[in-house]
Amino acid sequence: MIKITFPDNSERSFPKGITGIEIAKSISNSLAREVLSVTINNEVYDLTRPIEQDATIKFNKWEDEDGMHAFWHSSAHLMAEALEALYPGIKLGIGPSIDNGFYYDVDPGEGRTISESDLPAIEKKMRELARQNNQYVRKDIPKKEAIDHYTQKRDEYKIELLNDLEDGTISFYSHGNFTDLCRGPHLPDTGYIKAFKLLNIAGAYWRGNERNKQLTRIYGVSFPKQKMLDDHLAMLEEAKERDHRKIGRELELFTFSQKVGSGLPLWLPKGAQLRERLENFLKKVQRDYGYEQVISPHIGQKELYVTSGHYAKYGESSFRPITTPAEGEEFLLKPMNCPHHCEIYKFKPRSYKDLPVRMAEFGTVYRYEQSGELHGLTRVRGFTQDDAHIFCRPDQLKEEFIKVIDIIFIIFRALDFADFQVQISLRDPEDKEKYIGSDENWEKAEKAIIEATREKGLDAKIEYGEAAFYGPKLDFLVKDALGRKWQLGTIQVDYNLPERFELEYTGSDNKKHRPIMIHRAPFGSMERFIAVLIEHTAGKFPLWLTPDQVVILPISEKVHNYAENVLNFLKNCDIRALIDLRNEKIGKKIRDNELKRIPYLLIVGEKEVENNTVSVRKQGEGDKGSMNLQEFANFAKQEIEKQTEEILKIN
RNA sequence: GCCGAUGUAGCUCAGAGGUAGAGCGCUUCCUUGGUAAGGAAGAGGUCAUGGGUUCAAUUCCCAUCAUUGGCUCCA
Repeated sequence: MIKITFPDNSERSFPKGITGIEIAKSISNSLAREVLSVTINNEVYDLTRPIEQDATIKFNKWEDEDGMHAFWHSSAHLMAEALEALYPGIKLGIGPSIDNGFYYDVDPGEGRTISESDLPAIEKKMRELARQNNQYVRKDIPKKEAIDHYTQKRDEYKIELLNDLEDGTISFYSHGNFTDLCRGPHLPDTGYIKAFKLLNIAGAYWRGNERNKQLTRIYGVSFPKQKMLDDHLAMLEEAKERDHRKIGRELELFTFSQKVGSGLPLWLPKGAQLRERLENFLKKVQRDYGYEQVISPHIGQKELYVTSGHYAKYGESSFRPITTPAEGEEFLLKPMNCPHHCEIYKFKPRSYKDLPVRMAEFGTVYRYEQSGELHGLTRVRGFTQDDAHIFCRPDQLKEEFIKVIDIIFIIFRALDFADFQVQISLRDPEDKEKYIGSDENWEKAEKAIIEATREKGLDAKIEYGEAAFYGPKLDFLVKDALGRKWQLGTIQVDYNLPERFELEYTGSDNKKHRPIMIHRAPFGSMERFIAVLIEHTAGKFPLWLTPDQVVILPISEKVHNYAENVLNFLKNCDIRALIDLRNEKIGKKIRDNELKRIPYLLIVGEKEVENNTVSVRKQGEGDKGSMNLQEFANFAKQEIEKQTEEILKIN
């Protein structure tokens, strides 16, 4: 007998070799129906894998990540079985579960391709195989035997994977006619997989290395119930509706032109207005925090970037240098602002009393992003960073760092980004060659970030290998409508550029010291930030920010004069208002302006003229009744105040 | 950069080896209407670009460019 300890710390004895599903059944049938995997002594087990010794147990249902992942992983195997059936001789790479579903990388073989149009046939086969309720069976075999198996199948991918594994036994999972090298865990049988959809297909390098062969990756998602799949697909549809590229066009915020060049956004008047408003908001915050605006040119001598180290690191993959006609002097389009700011710092000798110096610039930079990487406003070749560099003394570093975190939180609060993650990006300890600077300085910089983060009580995840080449970062990631995470704000601690640019200040000891630099950008890039903001709000921007706050809808031509008066009145109150004088019925005007996502619609007809009022309609909420003009203006002003001034006051 | 898909009117999309269509939008006219689409007429396209096959190509083939789903990259 073995002793099983449950999550509530109660204990029960079971025969040795009992399985998770049997234990679940002994508790209740409904638990047994819902459980997908079990965690035995912190290791996730198949429900059907025998438990051989005393253990703690946790039942993983759909709601538990470990349950969901077993489900998706088994789905990937099911898909692979279907692929083997439909494409004999197909070779399998890897097929894991991911954040929202699963994929399998496969090599269909010479001259054979799988395309989007083949997916329904694969789904059909999967459906057929799932109905057979085949059991997933785990088998441990010696590594050598496993290699023989795949040598026979001529599957070089699996052999490569096997060779990288520890010697000893290897686990295999089989169901039906399908066997795969796999760590597991899996569902008891394919019958669990009731609803699934193959979503898209893409090329993916074997083991993520671009020097390797490109395999075909098929993405899918699956659920225990059809309803859940339907909801998921509806969510994806909704995400499509929120796509910033679509909304950007609809609301006339930005566009691209083939003639101007790909990845070079053109801001339309309404988009420019919105962006300017965001910039002004941040400028105001930064003024309060002791920043000074500076302005630097769009190009700089190549030498500048050789000094900073950017040329060595990125020169090859950048826009080529621009040269002067006579002397052939080389200039680069600036890919970043810090070297310019370092030179501004050097304008005059600095005393320890001058520090910290906080230099801010909305600096437009140009980077040659790979063509396949360009995407709407989120990945472009010309963009504007809300950049600033803080030059400070070592004793000021932590405090300055924390103040930057505060600014980022003000921004997130003002724009209602509640769902974000904090990531500490450190260098890859295995690959120090990628970075510049001494170990000592890196350690100091990394320590500063970790301490500041801890002091702010942030629950930060540490990622190795994600640092910039000159220093570690604290990144802020928010989730967009598609559930994709975007890096927005970033704070970086840098001991290296001050050294390379030989920045100094005179200390109280009358000796020269080196300042530390903090690079920071709360929005990150204006382009990317606005893209994420569009998807986050579905284009329904907060009142203070939205390009058009109010639209006046006259019911007939008879009240056009009054409508013009209302417009002038609102303009005098600094409210951004429009008037819809089209020869259309009121229902049509309401519909069109709702679709333009204008926050307030003011309907005026003869009744309003008589009482000097407006009939207020709030976007998405409908009729709010009538107000007199002054009343409405105050009401709108109050809402704006709440969204801006009060947020600034909290800190 | 790599693999796949796509490119037809301002937008969303249909179409076929024989010179192109719908809805929305736009213009004009009728209508002066009270809380999410009133009616009619009209304008608008070198079917991404360049080659090739063909009596004939927007349609088939190739290349380029752009967009797009991923992969790799991201100061």
